[in-house]
Amino acid sequence: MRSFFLHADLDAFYASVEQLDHPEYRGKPVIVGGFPGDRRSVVSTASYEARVYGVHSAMPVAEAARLCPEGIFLRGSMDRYREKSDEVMAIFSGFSPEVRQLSVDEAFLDITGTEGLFGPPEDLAKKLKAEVRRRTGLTVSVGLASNKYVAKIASGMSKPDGLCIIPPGGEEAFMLDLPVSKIWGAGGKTQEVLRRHGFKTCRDIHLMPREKLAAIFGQAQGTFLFRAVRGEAAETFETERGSRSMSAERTFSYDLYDEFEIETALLDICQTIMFRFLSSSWQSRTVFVKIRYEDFTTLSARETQERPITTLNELYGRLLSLFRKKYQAGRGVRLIGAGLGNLETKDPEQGDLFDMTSKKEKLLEKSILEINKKFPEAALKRLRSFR
DNA sequence: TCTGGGGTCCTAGGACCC
DNA sequence: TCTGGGGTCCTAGGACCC
Repeated sequence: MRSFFLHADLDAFYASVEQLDHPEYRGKPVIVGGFPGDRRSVVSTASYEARVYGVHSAMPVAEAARLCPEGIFLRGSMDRYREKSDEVMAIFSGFSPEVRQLSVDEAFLDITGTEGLFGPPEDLAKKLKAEVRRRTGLTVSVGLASNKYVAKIASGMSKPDGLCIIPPGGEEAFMLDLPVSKIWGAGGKTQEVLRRHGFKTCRDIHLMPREKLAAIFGQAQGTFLFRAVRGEAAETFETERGSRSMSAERTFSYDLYDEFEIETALLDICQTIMFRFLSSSWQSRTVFVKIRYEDFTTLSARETQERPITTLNELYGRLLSLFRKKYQAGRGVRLIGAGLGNLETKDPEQGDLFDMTSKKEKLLEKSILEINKKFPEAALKRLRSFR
């Protein structure tokens, strides 16, 4: 049977949810990411009305405010977006048993062999779009192709509310005329190298032998580009993900120079991570810390130990010693981050091996963290004074 | 207008073992 | 006598994604 994939991508997702929840925002430029006065905020999503002004994702909010002074600026609410996302994903599940969610606003559906139920892929796509709109009020752009990679690029071709079908066998022809900026997996750095070498369209890359591409871009990236312009799926998009991590970070409005202040922020981050971690079913022996200095140089350190992390105290203790190894006093710190790596499924035997008290301790800690979430200032002070 | 936050994957090199 | 090769685990940094 011939494989067929659908990529579905919600249009201007966060902004659309806001316009749905606030009818007075409809038809107006909505910019989610922060308020104009927020230092160091960037745009997460701009509604199509805002994009007309040149506002786009990843742009500093301050710049967006300059380009679009009449814009409606919002900080956004992830909980609400996740709620809406879940509704949409549930609808997707009605069209295929194989749904692979890529992020909060997009997913791949393997629709191979669904003709009997929904008709040809184009009919299925139309039904899916209509169903999403009817039940959630959101529009979704859809790409259809014989592999995920091309389906993903196709869904971006006719946004918003798009539907783009690449007939089987037409993948390569579809890719050839695209500008290199459309290549999914070639970001800022690669785009710069492409530009320097005079590559403008995928056809320019297509003319190059694989070895030549490898010489310019390195073995892995060269091979990736060689295959991408031929409309071939890269394995990385097919395999299930292995390792996982859980992290949190904070960029400060103003650079911090005081070590105590930075370490307090680190403690705050630890609480955020630990709360999420204790609610999950993961265990981890690896912690990492990340420091970004005023000049944007970023360094990180990680450490794996024998025993899995079980308490906030342990996590903070390990992170603090890593932090102190890396931190250079006197340099302004603009960001501090931390996390747990190599997440593995919990090993029940191991858990019992370490004392029963750890279970009680965990429960106690979880409820404390829950309370702390409600009164962050008081909690931080209290914790700090213990150390 | 300086550049968020939460992730994944890749690479190169070191440590250690056989 | 200073010396091979393969496997595994780990770390730091960087590219990329939404």
